[in-house]
Amino acid sequence: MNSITEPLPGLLDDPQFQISDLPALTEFQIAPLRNPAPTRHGNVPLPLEPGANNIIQSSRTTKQNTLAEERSEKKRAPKITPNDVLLARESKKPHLAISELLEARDGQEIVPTQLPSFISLSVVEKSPIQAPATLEHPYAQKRPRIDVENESNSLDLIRRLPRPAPKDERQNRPAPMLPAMVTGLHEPPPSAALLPSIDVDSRPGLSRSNTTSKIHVKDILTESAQYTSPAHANPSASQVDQETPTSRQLTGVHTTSLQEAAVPANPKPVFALTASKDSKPRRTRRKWSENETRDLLAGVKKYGIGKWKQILDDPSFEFSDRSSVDLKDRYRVCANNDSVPRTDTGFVKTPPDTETSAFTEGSGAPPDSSAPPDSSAPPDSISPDRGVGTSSLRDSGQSGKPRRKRRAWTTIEDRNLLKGVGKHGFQWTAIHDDPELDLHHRRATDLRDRIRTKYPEGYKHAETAPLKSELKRTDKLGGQTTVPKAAGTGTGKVGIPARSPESSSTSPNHQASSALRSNSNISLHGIAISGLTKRSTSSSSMTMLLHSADKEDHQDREGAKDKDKDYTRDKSSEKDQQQLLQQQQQQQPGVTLPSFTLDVGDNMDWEDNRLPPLHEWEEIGM
DNA sequence: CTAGGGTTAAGC
DNA sequence: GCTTAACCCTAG
Repeated sequence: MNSITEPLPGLLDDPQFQISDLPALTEFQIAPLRNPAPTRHGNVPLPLEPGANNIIQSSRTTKQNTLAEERSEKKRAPKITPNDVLLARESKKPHLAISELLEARDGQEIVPTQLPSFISLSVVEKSPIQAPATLEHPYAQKRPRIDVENESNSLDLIRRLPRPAPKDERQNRPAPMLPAMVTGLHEPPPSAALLPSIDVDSRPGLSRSNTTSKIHVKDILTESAQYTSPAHANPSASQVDQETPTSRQLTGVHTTSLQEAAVPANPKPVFALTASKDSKPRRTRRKWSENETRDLLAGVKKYGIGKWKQILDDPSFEFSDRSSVDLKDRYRVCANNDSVPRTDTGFVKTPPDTETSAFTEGSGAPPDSSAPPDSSAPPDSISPDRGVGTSSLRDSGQSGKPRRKRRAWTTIEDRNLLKGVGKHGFQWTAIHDDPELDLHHRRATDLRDRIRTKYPEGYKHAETAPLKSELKRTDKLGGQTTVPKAAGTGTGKVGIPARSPESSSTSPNHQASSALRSNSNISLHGIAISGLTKRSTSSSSMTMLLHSADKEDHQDREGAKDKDKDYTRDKSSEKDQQQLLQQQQQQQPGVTLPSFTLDVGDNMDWEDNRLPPLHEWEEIGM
């Protein structure tokens, strides 16, 4: 090593020591990254590297060197003799630095002297990797001191490429935030040790818990619960797997799991897990009990067809370790057995808020009621053997859905409905969903029908909203209004009042308030209707509706009791009204319409409170 | 999670 | 052997 340690200034500058036949740079082989890159032959620092000059100077010479010597040393390697160069030339291993060749020859560790030019010093200096202590060589101390105490480290940082962290360190560090192509493909992924073993029979504790449910179930069954992988990224899956098989095993419940559908890869009950590995054994057939079927039907009634999971999870129903698929299949059998409404493509969807199941004869409760199913009125005679009790299933009779029970509209409902119209316009769903209005028990179409029934004029005009230009025009024609005839209170007379000027406002609420202010003596069930044109605005219709609502409130204060007498069963009478109105509108298009009277019987039978079919409305031109 | 088609064991 | 309920599988 003496020959190496002895500097020979200017030696490499001599042309006789230049290696002329080294391969071109294109054939240059990059040394393995785990080892320091070879030093460049020229040892020329990067011109843009700040301080590179100083490094070169300080790293190769002693303090006794003169300035001239320093100038001549700038391009020299200080520790390589001509013999070394020749030896390197003969070795024809251009990817190795001369010092490395020497090391290979002598079997001694060499001291790297300089970084290759493609290494950025700034990068190296920032690297936290510590160089080994072997770099604390007296010849490597020339760099200006950065940190006195950590001088060796400072020097080391310059001379070493960042190395991959030690193996232990790699295992402990968190998973990289960047993909492998960014963090470095030369390294195995930090979680490589956690990857499941190829050998399925090997100890499963090292496999990822959430790799597949199948493996994981096996893992759970064979591994103690103390294994907690940091890669437990799927708590739900692990929870399912940990809870269902083991707990059932402990309790001895022979079951198909409730999460069977969620873990379809291993839906077997515990007893089946240890069965043959090739073909999964089928679960033992267990007939549906009568209670189970009853609960299923009740669940369908409560939640609707297709809500198998909800039915299954409902604590008020008891199923003997059935899965949601089982429920579905059972219901399919029931439906096939009988007259559960079907379409050509399958079952009719009966959402819980719309329709009840066909084969659960009504208990009187509204189908969309949140009350628990009426278990006191289960479908009778459900046979656990040959399917369900077909009689109950046939109770629905026709293929259609059973009609809902008629329920009369109350004053509060009407008021809330009108309030909803004023708030949301004719957005029946919005009104229906408005919690303040408390109309959930009605369907959106019910709301529409109610308005259409009680306020046919307002509804009609609402359905035919005019153009804005038309509204402007009618506003300009403004004065032609007539005061509605006073109609008898409580007799269902409908007045067609003058169109209120406020109806051109864009705010329904504002219109409502204005209308409420301006007209106070309209009959109870009268409808303030814009009569300038047949086509009116929705907002004006809302004004009418709200107007009448205000009147109803007034009536309520006066103690009027019958609020639902405005409905007429007499379709012919109603038709006459509509025809009369239509004639009036046709006779006086664009002008105020006279009021008309709608006879409403007080002895309304709500049990026959059927709306007129839509075609009847169409017949009268609405 | 569900729908829908397929499969199979049980009952006749 | 046929029918069918219960179960399985898979696409969406």
